[in-house]
Amino acid sequence: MTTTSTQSPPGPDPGPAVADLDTIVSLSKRRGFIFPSSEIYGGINAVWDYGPLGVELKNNVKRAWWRAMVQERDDIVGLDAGILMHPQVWVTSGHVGSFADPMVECQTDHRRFRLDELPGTENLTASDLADPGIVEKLGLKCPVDGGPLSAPRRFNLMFKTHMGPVEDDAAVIYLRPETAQGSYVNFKNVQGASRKKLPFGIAQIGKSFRNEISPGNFVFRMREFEQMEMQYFVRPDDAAAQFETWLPRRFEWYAQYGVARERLRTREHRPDELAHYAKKAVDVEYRFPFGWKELEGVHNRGDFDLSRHAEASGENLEYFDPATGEHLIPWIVETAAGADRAAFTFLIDAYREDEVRGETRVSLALHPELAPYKVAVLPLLKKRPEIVELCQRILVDLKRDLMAVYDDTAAIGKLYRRQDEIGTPWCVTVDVDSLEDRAVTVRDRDSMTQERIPVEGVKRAILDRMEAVRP
RNA sequence: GCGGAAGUGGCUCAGUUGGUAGAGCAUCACCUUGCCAAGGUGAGGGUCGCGGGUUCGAGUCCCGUCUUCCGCUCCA
Repeated sequence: MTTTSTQSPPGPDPGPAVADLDTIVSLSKRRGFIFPSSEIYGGINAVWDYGPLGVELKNNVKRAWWRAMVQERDDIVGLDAGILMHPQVWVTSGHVGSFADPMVECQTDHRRFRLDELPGTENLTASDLADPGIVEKLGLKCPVDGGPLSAPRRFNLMFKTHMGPVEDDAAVIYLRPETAQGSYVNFKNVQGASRKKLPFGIAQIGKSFRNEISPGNFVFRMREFEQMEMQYFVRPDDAAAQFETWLPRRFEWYAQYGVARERLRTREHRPDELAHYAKKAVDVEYRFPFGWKELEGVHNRGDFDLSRHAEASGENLEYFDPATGEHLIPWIVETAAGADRAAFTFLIDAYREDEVRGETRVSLALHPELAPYKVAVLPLLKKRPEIVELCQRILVDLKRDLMAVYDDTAAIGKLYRRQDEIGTPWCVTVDVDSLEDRAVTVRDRDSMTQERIPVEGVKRAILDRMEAVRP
């Protein structure tokens, strides 16, 4: 998720968001999807914790992504690189440089500028730019209103820490701001070990960290977040064509898991907003309550990464193409998604409100594969011990293969509504008749239909229904 | 980082001119009911974001601070 500006272009709004942000934040906390971090100490900005249901949802999202990327393909393999890497990686990648630009702020209108972009700083050296007195020496003023400027300050978006117990400058290392670099520096290892030929990909899911200046919008922009990135290594002459296959594939992935197409779109970056590494970049965007924002980026990175790492490390990162006998630096087509943004998107897009006899019924039409619980086992009558006993037997059997839950603390109607609100696609209800005919009622959340199924066939029936809707 | 607004039980909120907190929903228990948020009784849960000040006394006035939201800025 290499985020560039995702300011939406003007134009007709194809449709409003499904729900207010507040509604989703509230539901998330009430039902245990997502909590504010460290809440009892007043909270900490831009960090959120996934509760019992949230961790299931997010794990399901990651599992679905991994299955589509790695398990179901022959040409992509997985990797789990460390969050901590050699500091030189981030110098080579450009993160240390571009993340540490000295900034000055106007004292009157509070606009901020990169020091090295102000008029009159063209010929300054790096040490000049690091001089705290540089603004006074040159008499720099705000280019907008001519107001006085603050001393330069560094805004480094990378989290720093120290390797080893002694806090020594030489031991400063960074928490990775993206997972992609782990795939680049392991290119030779992975290619050699997996014996993959071009084109092939390396997929990674993992935490990244950025000291965002303006985090917010719930889990949309966090300082600690999880990425799902895939780096596809291709022949240079194949990059453009590969790009065109990955973009629709990634768009469809969200649609297949239930996100409404009218709230999805792609948007190509203008030349002036392309990141320094990118030859082409197209975002898959979702219509969030706060506007169209990036969900995933597909980037043609050219040979930038491998060339830079080869040069800086002195390692030969060329690929030998046995078909043509060429030695070449592969180009990279990257798909960079946010696991948190994806989970958030599936959650909010599944939100439904219906009027039922004057009451508002909330339900989450989550895709069964993403739903925290696949099935709830409910007794129609908890007074009969035989019924509860049968429920427990069914539950134990279901739990061997599915996330299942039992609840008996309310009347049946309310039990159904509770499951609707957390997106459980199926409910199994055991009633008095079940004791006689050894069958139970399986209720479908979306169609609101019911079917009588023999006890011993319940798990199979649920699994079949899941298989039937599998993308 | 700047400007504005806000911060009361899990959620949504009410708290009059300052006198040591209420409601609805939710949760739990029992009774009743028994297929789509029924009813009854009862219970738990907040010291009012945090710290300090003024006052005999502050959720309610003042200062500081943290957090959130909106705008700006910033943003690989």
